[in-house]
Amino acid sequence: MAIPYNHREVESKWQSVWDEEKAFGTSEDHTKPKYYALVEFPYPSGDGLHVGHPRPYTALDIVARKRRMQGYNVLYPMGWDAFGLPTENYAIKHHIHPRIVTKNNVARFKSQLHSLGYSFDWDREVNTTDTDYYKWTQWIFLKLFKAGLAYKAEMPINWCTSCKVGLANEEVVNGVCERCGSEVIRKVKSQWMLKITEYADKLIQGLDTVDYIERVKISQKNWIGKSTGAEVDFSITGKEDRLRIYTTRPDTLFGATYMVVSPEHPMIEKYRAEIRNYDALAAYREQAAKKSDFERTELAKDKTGVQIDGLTATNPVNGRKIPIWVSDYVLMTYGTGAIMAVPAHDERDWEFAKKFGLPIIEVVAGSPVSVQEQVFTDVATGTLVNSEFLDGLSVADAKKKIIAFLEEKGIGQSKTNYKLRDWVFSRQRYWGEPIPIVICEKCGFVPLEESELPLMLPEVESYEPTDNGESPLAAMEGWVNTTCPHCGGPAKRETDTMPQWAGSSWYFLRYTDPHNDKALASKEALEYWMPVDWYNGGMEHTTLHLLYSRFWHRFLYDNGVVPCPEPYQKRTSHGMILGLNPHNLQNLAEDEREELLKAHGGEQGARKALRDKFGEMADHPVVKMSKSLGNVVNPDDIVMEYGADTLRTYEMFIGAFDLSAAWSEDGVKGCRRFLERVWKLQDMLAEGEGYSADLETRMHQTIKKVSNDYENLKYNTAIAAMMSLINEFNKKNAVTRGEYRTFLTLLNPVAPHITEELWQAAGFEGRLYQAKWPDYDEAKTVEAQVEIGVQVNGKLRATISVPRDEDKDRIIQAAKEALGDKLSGNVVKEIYVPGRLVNIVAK
RNA sequence: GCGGGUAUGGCGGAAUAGGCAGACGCAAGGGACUUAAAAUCCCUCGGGGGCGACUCCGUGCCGGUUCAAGUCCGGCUACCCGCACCA
Repeated sequence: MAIPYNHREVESKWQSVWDEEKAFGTSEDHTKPKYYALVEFPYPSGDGLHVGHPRPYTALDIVARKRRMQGYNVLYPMGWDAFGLPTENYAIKHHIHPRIVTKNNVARFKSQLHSLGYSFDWDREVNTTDTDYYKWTQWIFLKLFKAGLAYKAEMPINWCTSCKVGLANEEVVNGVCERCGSEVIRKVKSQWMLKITEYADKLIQGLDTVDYIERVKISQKNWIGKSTGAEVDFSITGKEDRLRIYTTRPDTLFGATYMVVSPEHPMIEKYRAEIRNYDALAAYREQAAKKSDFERTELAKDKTGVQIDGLTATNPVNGRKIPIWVSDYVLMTYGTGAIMAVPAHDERDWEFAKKFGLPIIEVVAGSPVSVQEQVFTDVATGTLVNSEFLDGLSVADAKKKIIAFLEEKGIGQSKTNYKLRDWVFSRQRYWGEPIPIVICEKCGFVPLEESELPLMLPEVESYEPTDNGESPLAAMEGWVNTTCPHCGGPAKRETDTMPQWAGSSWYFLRYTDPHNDKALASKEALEYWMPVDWYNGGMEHTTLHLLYSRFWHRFLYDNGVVPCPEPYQKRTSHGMILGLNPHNLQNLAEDEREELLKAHGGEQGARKALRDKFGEMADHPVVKMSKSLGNVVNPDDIVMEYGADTLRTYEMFIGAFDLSAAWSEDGVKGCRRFLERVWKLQDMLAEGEGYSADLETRMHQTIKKVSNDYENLKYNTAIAAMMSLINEFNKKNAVTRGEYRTFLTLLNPVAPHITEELWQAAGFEGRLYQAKWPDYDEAKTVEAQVEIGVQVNGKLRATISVPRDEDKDRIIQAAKEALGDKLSGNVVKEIYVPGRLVNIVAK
């Protein structure tokens, strides 16, 4: 009898061996086929690893380990996205330098990851806060600046009142700060911006060349929000000036019955003298400005507005005079900040027109109901009417014709717009990459020389953000005051720092050549390793990190720095790991639940009581893990009690990889039991390097299934197949050495420690991590004898066992015999699906 | 409102390309072993009816296509995630 399975001994033993043997480094032999597997590097927070982290890390560790065994030169790296607010806030609170905080957190994360047995190549570890690293982040910024893609602009930004920092649009969630949940207000500040909008089209087109899961592509496209239409100039009655609008429906131009400009539109100030109700407009504008973005959209249902008294516009195609209104449903930040309103064919315009009694003119016929009753927006079926030379045309044709007309007359042209905004790139914070720009009174913004990089973060007394919105760096006079690299005169340094997204926008490039001090990575390394073959990460990064990094990468490609236009060949996303909600009725302790049920007269009352106490969230049996709910599971505890192999197996077995799944400790136990059964296989080991006759088909099937499932995110069914196989061994109480060898190899990527130990104990040659991945023979995956179902009129009535390649007639004959007197009436049709079933249709 | 996703036993979830629904695991019940418990092993485990071989019903709801539908088509409902007045 073998000794009992002691996971602690086994796991620490093999982790040391792998370290000593440098088991998972990459080969310098660049003639070997490469495979670059990547997971998002974590932010090393003070809380340590969460059970959510191992899900993606294990998934790609499986792929990396399998690919190595298949002979690929695999790069599977890990690093730290270590700049960021929480570290800075922790530093402020505890008066510890953020560098020290980072160092401690990284050490903790690293030991946790190590204890999980990941095959990361630690020689390639990167850290965004290292000067050798952020030197190149700054270098890329300078390139962007020199290309005119980085600029400073006075603009209203999203300002987090608690973090005291400007946020990108992507970082504002439901009107509050994504990170701290505090209120976000608009504040006008001078900010560094990156012109991601210039890359909008390339970012959309690039999606056609890569293998991303569909919902990621769709989210990115929606976020970029490309729309094509036209800009049209309306004249302002009695003025030389034109009012330019943007529309996606130029075909409805004849149906414009009024115009709307945004409350911030400059024409209001420009024509202040002529406007008779300026005070009312100013009051409206003030009211609109006070609304946060959140309120503005919350109140979307109820349209408000004020007509400009004293100005009218003229429709350029029919000369009709129409009123101009001001309303906050028109945004200054999109299009031209002004629209033509066609209430008959636009939902918002229709609502507004109904509320303020404005005329509604139908110009696209085809609605079953009058446009006075209901808006008609269908572009596929309508036909133009009341539109002079457009009458009778389809919407698509009318668009073409009117745009040609506008362009010919010089009153408009086709135009593409995007929802995507430029990226707010500065943060008024200490713990980030300094922006390598000097502000000279004479020369303006001057980039540092490349040789000056890295521009290091200075040591400061206090990291506190300031209420006036300046970075803590601004108080460091000795650092701020410098000379202009261009004219040598007195100048000041930029004191804002870069956002956390900067370092993570190119880290995958650094992994290919992490110690290079001449370039961000050598051409040779980039040529060999890029693009990343498979990148897995959270859905929440789809419109942030993923888009930003594609933008940087594409820019670097356009500038000859990297060899491929897209950084990631394949992108997948994992689901979250959720915890039980302690405030949900079904999760209460039994006595507590009984009591509540009694007190509130049954289930409905009890649920309502919980909802009143804890809010709507009480309705959900499973929720995100959070410290405040006390439902967080620490992976260290699981590793300690059950082992890393069990944790890895469980997280892969928990359910479909891309869906969220609820943590269950009972499920963990089930996986532990599975590994215990694996451990016991060594007691039933039988001679024979091949497969036993009765299991040969099964072995080939399992190799095929596991190999495919590992590559297709179907880890749960791969593990199920191995569980089934072990049940077969148990039934016979025997496993040949050949079967054992294959089994251990298949399981190794999921549970690397236990399998390595058993491999050694069985006396197989070398190390399992270096073994060859087993092959299967397609011909041997099909069974010679198959069970097929026999149906009568589609209902199962019997099963028969037949040789797989038996001919149809004989099978049908056998089926009929098996049915006996269950078959009555006239046989109308006989259907045979090879290897599956026979269906006899009888009347 | 728009976009995307999901819905299968007590639970997590399986089910190539329309072909035997419920693999695998958990929980539960029964049994073996044990002085006992834990662990382990064996059996049962969607629902109804029948002593029984069997039989009827069953994949969120309503309809359809088909010899055959969890899977395809049309129409809904509920929940989850994004976006949200983008003209």
